[in-house]
Amino acid sequence: MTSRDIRRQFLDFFASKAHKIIPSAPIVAKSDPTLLFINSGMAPLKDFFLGNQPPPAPRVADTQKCLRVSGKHNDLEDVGFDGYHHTMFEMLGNWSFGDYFKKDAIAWSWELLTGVYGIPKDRLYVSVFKGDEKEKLPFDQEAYDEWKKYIAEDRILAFGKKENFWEMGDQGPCGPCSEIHVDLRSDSERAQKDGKALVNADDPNVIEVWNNVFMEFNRKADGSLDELPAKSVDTGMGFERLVRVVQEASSNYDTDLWKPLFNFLETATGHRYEGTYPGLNAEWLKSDVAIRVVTDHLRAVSFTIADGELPSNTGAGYVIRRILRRAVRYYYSFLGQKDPVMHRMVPILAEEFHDVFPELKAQVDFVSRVVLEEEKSFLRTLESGLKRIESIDIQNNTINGQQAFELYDTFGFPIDLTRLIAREKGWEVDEAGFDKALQEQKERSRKDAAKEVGDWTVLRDLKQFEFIGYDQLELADAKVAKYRTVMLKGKPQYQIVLDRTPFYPEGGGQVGDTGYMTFGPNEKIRVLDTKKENDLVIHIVDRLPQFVMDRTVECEVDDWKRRLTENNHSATHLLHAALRKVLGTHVQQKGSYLDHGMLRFDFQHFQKMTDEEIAHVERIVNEKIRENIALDEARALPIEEAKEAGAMMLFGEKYGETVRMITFDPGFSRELCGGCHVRHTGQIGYFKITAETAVAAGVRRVEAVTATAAEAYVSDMEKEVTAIKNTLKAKDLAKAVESLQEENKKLQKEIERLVQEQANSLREGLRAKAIEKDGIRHVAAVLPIQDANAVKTLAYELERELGNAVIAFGSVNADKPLLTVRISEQLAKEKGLNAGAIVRELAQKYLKGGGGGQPFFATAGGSDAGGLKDAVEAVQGYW
RNA sequence: GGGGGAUUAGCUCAGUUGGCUAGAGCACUAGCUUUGCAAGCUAGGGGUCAUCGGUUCGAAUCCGAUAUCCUCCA
Repeated sequence: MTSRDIRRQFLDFFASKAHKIIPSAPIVAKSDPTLLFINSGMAPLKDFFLGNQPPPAPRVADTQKCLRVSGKHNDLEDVGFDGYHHTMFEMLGNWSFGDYFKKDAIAWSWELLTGVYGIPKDRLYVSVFKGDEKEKLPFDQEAYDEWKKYIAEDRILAFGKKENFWEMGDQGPCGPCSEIHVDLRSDSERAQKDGKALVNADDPNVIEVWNNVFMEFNRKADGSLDELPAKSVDTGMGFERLVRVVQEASSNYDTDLWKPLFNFLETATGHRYEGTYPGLNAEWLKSDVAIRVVTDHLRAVSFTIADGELPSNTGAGYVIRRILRRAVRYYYSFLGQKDPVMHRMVPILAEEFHDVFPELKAQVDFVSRVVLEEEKSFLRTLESGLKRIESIDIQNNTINGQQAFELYDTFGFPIDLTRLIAREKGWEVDEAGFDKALQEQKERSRKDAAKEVGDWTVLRDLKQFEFIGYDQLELADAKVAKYRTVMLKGKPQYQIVLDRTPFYPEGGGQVGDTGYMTFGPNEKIRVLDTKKENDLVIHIVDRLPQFVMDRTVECEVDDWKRRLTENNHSATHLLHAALRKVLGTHVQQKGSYLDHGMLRFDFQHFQKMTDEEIAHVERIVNEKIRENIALDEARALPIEEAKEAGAMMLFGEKYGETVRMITFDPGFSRELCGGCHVRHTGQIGYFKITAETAVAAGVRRVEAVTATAAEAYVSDMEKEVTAIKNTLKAKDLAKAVESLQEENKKLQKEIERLVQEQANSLREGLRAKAIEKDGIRHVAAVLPIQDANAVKTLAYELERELGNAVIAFGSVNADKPLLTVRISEQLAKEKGLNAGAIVRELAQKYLKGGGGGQPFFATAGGSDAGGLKDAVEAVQGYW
């Protein structure tokens, strides 16, 4: 059975049990501040379990892309060393939201595993919750009784809270769970030792395949448990692991999921994959580890980029970069691969998943390109690190911790490579020192990001929250649902949630609204920002009201700000459409930001836009503004209808069952969008692009302004040009400036030449003035030259002509004296003369200053030009 | 968000405690040599040492701010 069949059958099976099959959510967790990436099947469905939003159907099933590389589940450093850790994996899940419970969940999981997938029953064990006295939770008799119907009682094992009680977080829905384990050992091994003893005992061949969570309690802030009115089921089955079991492979990597990628790497690098593991095989191959690392990481990176997250140096983007670099490190060190190779595997992966996750195939060129650029840039980093290691100052044959950390922290050179190179050179690395420095840095960063989230104080336990800001900017009778205090860097931040609100929460690139909330007769509180957390609208205020929290609240959005923001948002849609017209339909939004002052739009495009293209885009947008197109807003359109209407859908965006569709001219711009827009495009007034730059491989950024900001931009520019025009009195500015520059350069050269000439004319006379004392030719003079460089040149030239000479010049520049002494190098050495010392002494004595230089040339300055003559003449007293 | 680092010729980079007339390689221009190619030789052009301010007799070099990029951590 192929992996494709296995996935298909899971979904078909639950479809036949009246489940709605939903697509995988994007792997990047955009609306959940507690997560960077989706790390489990239930993560994107959190809102349905919490009751913040109604589920699309009471029964749902899906396969969800997951990434475990940060936070609680961090598998990154384990990948490669065993056969079952992955960064990116698929989680198969079936869900009941207050619908079926233990009986059906258990029956179906048994039917699917044994009936559909044909896993031998004598290899299966199940576990149930044995209860917990401290929590006053009983043994899960119900699950036990259900299992009894299918499996021998001695194969039903009971485990405690750690294994068999699942909680989402400190608070919220939770409940006992029941796991299904499979024993994959050989018959002889199984005969030798009972599999029962190996369940939950970290045996690589006796593993959990499926976890069924029965959510029946709600954990409250004080730690107590309430029974939920509607009981739910949350299940998760790791797909790669399931494929291994069904295909009877020795590890997750020995399945058809990895075969094509392995084949490619074997041909490309010449290393054959042997399937060995450190710890398991006495003779294991580093190349095997590397091949697993590279292929695993390729999957993680490719799917995440396809979902819209680009490698960068902060947040989720940085995690992607780190994964990719770990892969490069492994192929560079253990596969002998010095050139980019991963980008060539993206098309293979895209083909394998074209029907499951079509977003990769649809953007295969783009993803490959981004991966290639990242590989190239890291290989460059490696090279410069190698160079740097060569110039390192080695003491006691040891690279000290500080040096190793500097390489890593400042230049991005990985510690394991430092270790490798050190070993080749017979050096040690002070690992303890390195770890200490790393810990210190972590501590610094953590301290900075310290955040204490207080408990919500709930005034009204509401399940429905309403945003009314599309239609009105004021609201007379909102009510506080809950509030809390969050400590950020030692400073309190106050957050309020209302039952209804006109404040738009930051999202879709649009910033959150600001404004006022008025409590009671005269308690007016500033709303600093509005954000969204899972579907809650959170108002960030500068203080909490004192006494009147439970009265009605009057809300007032800063309307001037909002109006300008709406201009920019609608203009962004027009810009997007215009870009697609001018550059082509490959233009895909990759991010946007807009506030009341400006808008920024990132999109997929491979070349710099030409001036003509920019002008063309501006022209189209301004035309559409003048057409004064009325906003066409469909607020709750079924997603299928929006698709049919040709609305632009973005990869990496999570859409609900119904969507809001914004249209400005059906033939021009039609996007799914939750943001705020103008009623008529004419309100935008005027649109002007202010910048076009690159942000990443294949991604360009356009910045623009509208309305009054655009007017101000243009008029500022005009003022500047007028001012320059008036000064230059020229029509063709560019030409005028160019000729000015040229003339300036010419004049400078001319001055240089004249000064040189002046010096030359002095030279003859000076040479004649040279006196000889003790075989040393000596010239001392105060020159009428201002330019220090010319004096220097003259001193050098005179020395060259005379030979065996000491030249001492005084000169004045801007009222400051300059003493220059040049001594023939041979002479300085033989006679022990030191121009630097001479000059310092004389400057102190005669010039009220100081100076220095080399033995053969030195300069000094001071504040008393009157002493120059004496100083110059005193030079001959030194020999 | 918090650290570290970088910014010098068209490109890649040197520039050691502040003072060597700011350099090298590649590229460019001219001439010579070699009549295959590659190249070689000689001469030359090209620098607001990122920007602004400060310390100093003197700053590419030290200090501060800004900008851009790299990098680590959260």
